[in-house]
Amino acid sequence: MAGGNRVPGSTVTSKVLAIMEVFETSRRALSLTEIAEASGVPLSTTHRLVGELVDWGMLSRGPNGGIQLGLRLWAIAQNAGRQLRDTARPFVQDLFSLTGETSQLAVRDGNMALYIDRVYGSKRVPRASRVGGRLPLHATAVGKVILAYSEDWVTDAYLGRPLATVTGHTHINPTRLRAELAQVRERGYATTQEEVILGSCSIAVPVFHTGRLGCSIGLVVSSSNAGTMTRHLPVLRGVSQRIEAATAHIPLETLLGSVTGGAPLPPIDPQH
Amino acid sequence: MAGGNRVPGSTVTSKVLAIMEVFETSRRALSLTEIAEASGVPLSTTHRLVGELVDWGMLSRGPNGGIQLGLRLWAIAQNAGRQLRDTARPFVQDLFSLTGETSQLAVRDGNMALYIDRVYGSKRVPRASRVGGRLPLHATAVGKVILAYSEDWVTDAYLGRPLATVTGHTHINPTRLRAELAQVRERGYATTQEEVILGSCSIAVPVFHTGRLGCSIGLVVSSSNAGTMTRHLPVLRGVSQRIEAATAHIPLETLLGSVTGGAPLPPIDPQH
DNA sequence: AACTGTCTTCCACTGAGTGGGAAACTATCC
DNA sequence: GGATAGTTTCCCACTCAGTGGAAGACAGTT
Repeated sequence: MAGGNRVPGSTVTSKVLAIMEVFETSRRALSLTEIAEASGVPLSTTHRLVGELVDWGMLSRGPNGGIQLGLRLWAIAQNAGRQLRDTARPFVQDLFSLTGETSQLAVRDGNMALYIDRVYGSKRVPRASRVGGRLPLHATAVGKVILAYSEDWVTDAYLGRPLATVTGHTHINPTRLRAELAQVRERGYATTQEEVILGSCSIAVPVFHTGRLGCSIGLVVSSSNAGTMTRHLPVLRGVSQRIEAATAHIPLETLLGSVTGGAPLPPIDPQH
Repeated sequence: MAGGNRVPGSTVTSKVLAIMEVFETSRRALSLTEIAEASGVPLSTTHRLVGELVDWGMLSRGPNGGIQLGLRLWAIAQNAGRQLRDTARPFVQDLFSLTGETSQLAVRDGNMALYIDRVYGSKRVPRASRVGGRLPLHATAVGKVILAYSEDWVTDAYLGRPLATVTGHTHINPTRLRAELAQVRERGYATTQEEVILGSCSIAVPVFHTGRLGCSIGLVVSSSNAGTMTRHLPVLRGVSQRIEAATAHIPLETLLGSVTGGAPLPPIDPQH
């Protein structure tokens, strides 16, 4: 009975990682039961594994017994993709200093835009993205840039699937999007108007690397300033070129620790 | 013979984590053999576990087969200690904007200062610390602030052990350090002069939380400007108060995902 | 072709991992 | 207080996932 109906292929490692992955989406501290449920790992096993993770500082218990990600894990993970972040950081910082607007840098991770860095001040702008967070490619300016300059098969595959509606303003018609992407390539920049969150618009330009798209940098501005957004284009382009120059000598994969560079599909789903 | 002399207490989890932990210190991509050696996990086991970690995106293989931390791990780990980082970030940014100097925020992690955030421009200042990195408490300004305002038993325990020399300028005499800490408490700020790396000095002030020390913010300036460092004190204190106000309503443990708050000792050593 | 270092595959053995069940804690409500 | 519900923790016999030495494949280099 004990250990009876174990799903084959369910390794200890997969359970540990499934537990860690639960925290990818959840913001607050979780209870043991919640983790067990969300990860699909039986409660008693969760209990033991979580205990071990806590011992290592990968997870930590809050004052009320709630379980969170530990700082040890954070510290270790800071080394992932460090090259690109460290190299680009001063330039993203410059972008912010020069424009005063929330500045961000994103790469493609599967069929999402993954936000690698972000510089912002105390000014209150509705924020949808966050460092380490992902948003659909077609709903964001950085994402549209990434789509526009990706290899055809990536774009085709992406537009082939149903596109999520984030706000009422999100463009989800594949044909119109395709035209929009052509325009992006022509103009050299992409914009969105409240397609991710109401009250915010964004503009982005590509950053190339060895002839191909490397990443994308952009600004988020309050909708009230959307009209004059394009005045930041020279700065955006200037900063983009600086980043291109600074990263040129580093192989792309080394820069990032290779993102899910291949097919625009989500990585293997461990459960079921 | 197979699986014969297995060290009791060596769980799969511990092996997985040991492998991940190898990347805490190493900057470049590692080979399988290197990982096996550094983690103490047998090569063939390392091979399998690394394979699984790569499948999950926690590790990733570079162009030359080198193994690095994966962005998936990074993205997940961004949720650790997010509360404090997100809350304090705009203020650290302000600190940088107002002073133009590298601004940083650190907390105590065991007997090290753990750098939580850092804002800097393109100006070249010799950099020792990095986000996610640790430095000895007694060698840095933020660290001295942390030591000065910690509970007595923490400070006593810390000064009881031999203190590492980082540069020739590092103060390592316990008695003199104790006097220095008293002065820090009196003045309300700490400074270092090339104690971590030649060419850089730093100044830091405490950020309190519910009457106790929460974290510390500071500036790194080029040694040539060390003399006028104290002119930044009003800004430092102002920003500190802002952070105090912004974080006051959040319990400390929730803020960070509780650092190794207890004894100033390194967490349990898994090997041996 | 012989050498060196690294990666990958194989496979028989076995104890680490397993997870249902039950007990031990908390709350919270009547 | 004691009944109820949601947690977390502990227990333990069973067994298959994990193990790791050894050998094979795959580079580079001399």
